[in-house]
Amino acid sequence: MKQTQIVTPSNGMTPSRGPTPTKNRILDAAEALFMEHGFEATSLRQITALAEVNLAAVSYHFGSKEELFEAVLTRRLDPMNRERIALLTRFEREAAPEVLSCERVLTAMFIPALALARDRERGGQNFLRLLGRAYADPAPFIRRFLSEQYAVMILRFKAAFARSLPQLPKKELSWRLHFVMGALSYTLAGTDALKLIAALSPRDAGNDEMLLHRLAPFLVAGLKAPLPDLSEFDGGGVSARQAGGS
Amino acid sequence: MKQTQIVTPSNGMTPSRGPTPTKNRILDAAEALFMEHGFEATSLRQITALAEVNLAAVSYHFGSKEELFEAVLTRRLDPMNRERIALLTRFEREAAPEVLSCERVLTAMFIPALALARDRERGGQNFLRLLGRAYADPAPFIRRFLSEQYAVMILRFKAAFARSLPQLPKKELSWRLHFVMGALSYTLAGTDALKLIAALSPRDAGNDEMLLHRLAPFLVAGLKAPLPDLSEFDGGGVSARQAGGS
DNA sequence: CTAGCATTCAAACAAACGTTTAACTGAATC
DNA sequence: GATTCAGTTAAACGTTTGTTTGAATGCTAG
Repeated sequence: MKQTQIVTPSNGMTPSRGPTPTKNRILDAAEALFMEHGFEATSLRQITALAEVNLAAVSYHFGSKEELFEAVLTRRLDPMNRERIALLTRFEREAAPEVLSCERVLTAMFIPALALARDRERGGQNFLRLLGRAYADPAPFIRRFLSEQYAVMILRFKAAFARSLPQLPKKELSWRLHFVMGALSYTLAGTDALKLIAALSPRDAGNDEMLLHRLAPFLVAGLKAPLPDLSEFDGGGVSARQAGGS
Repeated sequence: MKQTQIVTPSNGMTPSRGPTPTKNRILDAAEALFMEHGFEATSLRQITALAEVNLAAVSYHFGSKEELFEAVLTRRLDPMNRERIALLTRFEREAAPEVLSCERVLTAMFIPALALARDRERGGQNFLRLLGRAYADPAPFIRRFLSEQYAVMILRFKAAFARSLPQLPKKELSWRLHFVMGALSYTLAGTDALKLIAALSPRDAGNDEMLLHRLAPFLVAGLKAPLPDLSEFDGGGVSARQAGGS
C-alpha cells in the first residue's frame, strides 16, 4: 500500500529527476508549522499548502496526522539521542579509569542539542522549540512516543550522573534530572517567553549556543546542591523515606 | 449586553435559589478540560457538557473561547501573584535592615504556589499544570496575556533577587530567573512527564508540596552558581569549542 | 399587570477539520 | 504493448468547530 521509501539515487544512474521528494517537503513544512502553532492548532491543509503538495499526500505517506507528527520528531530526535549516547561513551572511555565529572556528563547531553540548534539548514533552531513544546503536551500519543524515544538515553545518562554524584540518593537524582530536563526544554521552547523576564539585547535572544552555556553552570550547581530537608515529610503519614541508597 | 456579575447573596434575603452560578460552573469545567487537553484540543461543547450549561452561555458570559481561557487563568493567577508580592514585602519588612537571602525570596515565590497546589477544593493541583502548559504555548494571545499578568510580579522579584545576589550581573540574573521559571513551570506542568525519568513511588508523584521542597534547593544552588565562562562569545567568532568542563 | 432586563435555550450558521475515495499519471517489468 | 504499481490528484466524505440568532424564561420594579 504505502511505505515505499524514496530511493535517493546518490550514485549516477538516474539523475534525480523529481523536483523534490514529497515526503521531505511535508516533513519540513510540518516541522515549521507544528513549531509555530503546536500540534492541535496546525491543520493538514496548512501543511500541504506550505509544502505545495496534495492534501492526501499526508495520509498516503504517513498514515495520519499523529504519525506525521511522530515522523517530524523522529527525524531529528533519533540521531540526536544516538549522538548523545555515543558522546557520553567516548567521554567515559577517554576519562577512564577516572569517573566522569558532572559537568562532563551534562556536556555530553548539551553538545548534540547545540549542534542541532546551530544546523539552521535543517530546521535546527525551530525544532528545539517544537521539542520543548512536545514535552509539555499531555496528549497520550505524544507522551508515549517521547518516553519511548528517550527511555534508552535517559537511563544511560541517569547511570552516568549517578556515578558522578555518588553522594546523591537515587530518588533525589531522579528529581533533579527532571528539573534539568525542565529548565532545558523550557529554555529551548520559549524564545518568546524570554521577553517576559529579561531585558536582553536582540543579539542574545535566539542565540541558543550562548544560552546553553549559561544554562550549564546553573544546572551543575543545582545537581550538586546539598540535600533538601524533608524531615517534615518523614514525620507525617506513610513516610516518604528518602531512598537510603547513596 | 453582557458583563453583569452575579450577585452571590451571601446574606439572608434571597436564599440562593439558583442551583449554581453558571459562570463558575463554566470556569470549573473549562479549567479541568484545558488542563487535561490544552486550549486548542478542548472544545466549547465539551466544556458546556461537563458544566451542564447551554453552549451559548460561554459566548454570553465570556465573549469567546479565548476570553474564557484568560478568565480561567486570571481567576487563580491574579490572587496568587498578589499574594507573592505581599509575602515578599512582608519578608523584607521583617528582615530589615538586613537584605533578604536568596532562599527567602524564592520562598516568597513558592509559598503561594504551594498554597494553591494544596487547595484541592478549588482546582489547585490541576491549575498549576494548566499554567505550566500555558507557559510553553506560543499562541500570541496567551503570551500577551501572561506577560501582562506577570510583569509586575516578575519585576518586583527580579529586584529582590538582585539585592540578595549583588555579585550577579543583571543580565545573568535575567537568564537565571528564566531558568528558574522554566524548571518551576515544567515541573508543575508535567505530572505525566515524571514517569519519563523517575522510578517514583505513586505516593510521591502528584505531591506538589514535596516536589517544590525538592526543587527549591536545586534552584537556589543554581542561582548562586559561579559565573559561566563566556569569553568565547566576546571574541566574536562562532567557534564551536566544547565547553572546557572537568 | 406590564415593562424591562438578565439569562437560558434549541437551533442553525458557515467554515474548517482529518480522512477516504476513485480516477489518473508515468515509468519500470514482463 | 500490456501490466503493474508507487505516487499524485481533485473531490467529496461525515464530523466537529466557534459563534450567532431569536424566541422563551423568570425575576424585579413601576
